[in-house]
Amino acid sequence: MTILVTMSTSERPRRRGRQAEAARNDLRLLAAAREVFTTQGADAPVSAVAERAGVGIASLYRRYGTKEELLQRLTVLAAEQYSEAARAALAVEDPWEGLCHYVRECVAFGPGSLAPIAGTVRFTEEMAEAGRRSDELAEQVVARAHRAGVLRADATTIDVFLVIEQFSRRPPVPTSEDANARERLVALVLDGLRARADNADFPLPGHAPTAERYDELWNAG
Amino acid sequence: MTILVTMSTSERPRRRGRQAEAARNDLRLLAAAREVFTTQGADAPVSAVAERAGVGIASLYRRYGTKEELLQRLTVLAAEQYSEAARAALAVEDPWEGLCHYVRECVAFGPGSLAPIAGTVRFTEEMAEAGRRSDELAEQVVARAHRAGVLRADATTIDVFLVIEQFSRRPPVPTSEDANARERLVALVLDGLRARADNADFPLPGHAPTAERYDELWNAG
DNA sequence: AAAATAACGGAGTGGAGCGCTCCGTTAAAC
DNA sequence: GTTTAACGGAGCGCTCCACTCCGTTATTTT
Repeated sequence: MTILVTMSTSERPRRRGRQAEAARNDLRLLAAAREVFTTQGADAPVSAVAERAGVGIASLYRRYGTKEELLQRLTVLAAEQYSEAARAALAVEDPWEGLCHYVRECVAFGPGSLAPIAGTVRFTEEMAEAGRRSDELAEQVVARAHRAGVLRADATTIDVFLVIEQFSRRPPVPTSEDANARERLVALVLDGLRARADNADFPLPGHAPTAERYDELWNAG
Repeated sequence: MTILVTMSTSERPRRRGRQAEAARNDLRLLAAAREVFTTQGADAPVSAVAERAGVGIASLYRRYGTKEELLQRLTVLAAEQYSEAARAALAVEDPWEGLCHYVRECVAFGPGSLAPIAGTVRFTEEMAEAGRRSDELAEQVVARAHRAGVLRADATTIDVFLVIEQFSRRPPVPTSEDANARERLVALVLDGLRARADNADFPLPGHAPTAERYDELWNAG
């Protein structure tokens, strides 16, 4: 949201009339696309996006030549928003509070549910770059918490990613209670993530997850 | 799995030839359906189930007049398996270990991913009954842990359900690392669920979730 | 005010996918 | 050899979706 507005105002040197309508539609389209695809999944019909935006289908296709293009744009915006959340987290004085904010914000934003596009959309260089930037910032958030000794030592950055990914998966039919439920569950895992004296007695099972998973997810089918 | 085999052997008084093949197909069909629908979602094509079972589509439709019927049957079996997990949990001496086993087993079984059928399938009396039985047993598992003081006091049975439901949501494209990742994450929330001295300092946010959510999920759209 | 331009909406098109049926085939039972 | 029972899968009809085409509407230009 913040990002969308920021970007557009920066490159809108005062338009009027039809051009103003076009500029407005750009924003409404992007916002609608984010909402539709994150709640209904990436195979939601394009028509739903246009409808949600209060815009004709043609107006959508005038901007994005194809559904894939729109999805690619959305993932880049999502990565940038993750980056923004990480920056905000680093601005929080307390390392633990910062990490909590990061996780909560990413989960609330919830575009991890775009993951279903993994196989269906080509991975552009722009997406890769945005992803790298975002990963780097997240790494800083986690590393700082580790240094401060507030995050359990056997939890890695990728564990944090997995938490966010898992909680970004939304129910197919959203209910009014979902947000509350999600909050409680996230609080639960954050509590589990906190460094404690007895951590060594209950170590995380299995082996630390690797980043290769994501290659497998995006590149192969 | 266990249940499937149990049920069938009990009502198979020695058949031979074609009848034996038919009986075998019954099992393979059910197993295949479970696998396909829990991994690919409830809108996976029926043909995929038949193919997975190594059986013609007609053989499937000879047993279940409709896809909906098959899904209804599957949810009943799932509920029974949840019940079985609860019974096993109660058989474990230690209340905390019992609860952990229950959660882990339900998550590993993972038919919570059948939830997408919520809107699309009529809720039969058989399903309701199986659900009630399952809920009751789960309640016992949680209550015992509460009585023993090993489960944080502000976590309810429905919180536990929500955990299971959330972790039953699987990635669209399963990777080889998923099982390991899930294990770690579940360990994390179980750690958060454990009763601790400082629980009062970090209470679960929001209000305790209610069962009404499920009505909303299954009855309304 | 008329012509040109630019953005708009949405009906329509082509094609893919899916639930389910129909029928020719195969193998056991008699 | 005939009947019976279970089988497999091609194909039908339908829905749904990405995308296009074109008539309309609003703004800008002359």
